[in-house]
Amino acid sequence: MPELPEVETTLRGIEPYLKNATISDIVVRNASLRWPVPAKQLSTLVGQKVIGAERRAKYILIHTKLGSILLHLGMSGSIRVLKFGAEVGKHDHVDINLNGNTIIRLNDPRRFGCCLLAHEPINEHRLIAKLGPEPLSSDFDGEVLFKRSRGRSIAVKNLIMDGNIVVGVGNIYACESLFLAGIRPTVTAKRLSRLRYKKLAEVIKVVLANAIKAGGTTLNDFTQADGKPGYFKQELQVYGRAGQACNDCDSKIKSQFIGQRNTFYCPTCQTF
DNA sequence: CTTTACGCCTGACGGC
DNA sequence: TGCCGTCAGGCGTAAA
Repeated sequence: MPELPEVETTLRGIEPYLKNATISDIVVRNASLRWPVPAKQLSTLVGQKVIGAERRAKYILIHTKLGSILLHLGMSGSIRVLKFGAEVGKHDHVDINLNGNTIIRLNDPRRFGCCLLAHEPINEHRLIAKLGPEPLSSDFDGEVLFKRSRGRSIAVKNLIMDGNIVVGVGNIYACESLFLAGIRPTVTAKRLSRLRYKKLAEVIKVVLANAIKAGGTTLNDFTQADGKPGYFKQELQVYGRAGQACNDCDSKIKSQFIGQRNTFYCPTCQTF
C-alpha cells in the first residue's frame, strides 16, 4: 500500500522520463477513480512540455505551463513506465504519453487513487493547501509534534497519521516508528513529553528514509515504476507480525484496533 | 474547534 | 473445486 516511501520511489522511477518531455497524448481508459478523471480537461495539456515533477505528501505532481496533473495512488495504485504500444491490462485507468514513445501508466485496482488537473498554484489546491509539513524536511521535528499534540486527546498513533500534522505516515510506518521510539500507540497524544516527541520525529525520518532506500514496502499491489516490488517488508519489526516474536526482546507482538485500523506493537519494548 | 465513524473498491485468503 | 465472508486501508466527508 503506497505510503510516502512508495510514492517517492515511484516519482524517482518516472522522473527521468518526464524531464524535458512533451505530453503527446492523455488516454483515459477508465475514468472511475476516487473522483471522476476529467478526461476533457486533461486533454488540454496535449502538446505541453513538462516543466517539473515532484512529490507532495502522497501526491505526485506533474507540472506544465497550463496546469499540474495531480496523481494519488490510493491504496492499491501503481505507476509504470512502458513503451508506446504496450498491452493494456485490467485496471489500467490512465496513460500519459510522452514524446510519442513512452507511456506513464496509472493502474489502480481498488480505485482509491485519483488523477486530477489543478489550474491554481499547486499549494492552493484544496487537496494540498491544508497539509502538514513533509516529514523528511527540516520543517518537521519533535517540536512540531509536541506543539500540535498539546490539548489533543487522540492516540499518538492517530496524531502522526493525521495529514494536517505531518504528511505521508500511514499505518505501516506509524506502527514501525512507534516501535522504534518505544512508545505505546494507544497513549494519549497530550500526555507525551517533548523529549519523547523529539525521539519520535527522529525515528519517523529514519524509518521513511530507510524504506525509500529499500524501494518501499510491497505487501500485495505495489510495484516500482519498473515493475519490481519494494523490499522494506523484510525490515518490518511489528507491522503484520502479530503473534510472532519481537526481534528485540522475544515477547509476542500484539495487535489491537485503534480507530478503524489494525495496530501492531511490542508490549515489552513500547512502554512510554 | 475536536473526535469519531463511514464508505468507496477489488483481490487475496481461509473455512467449509 | 467453488462459494462466501472477512480483511486490507487513504482520506474526504459528515455527523456527533
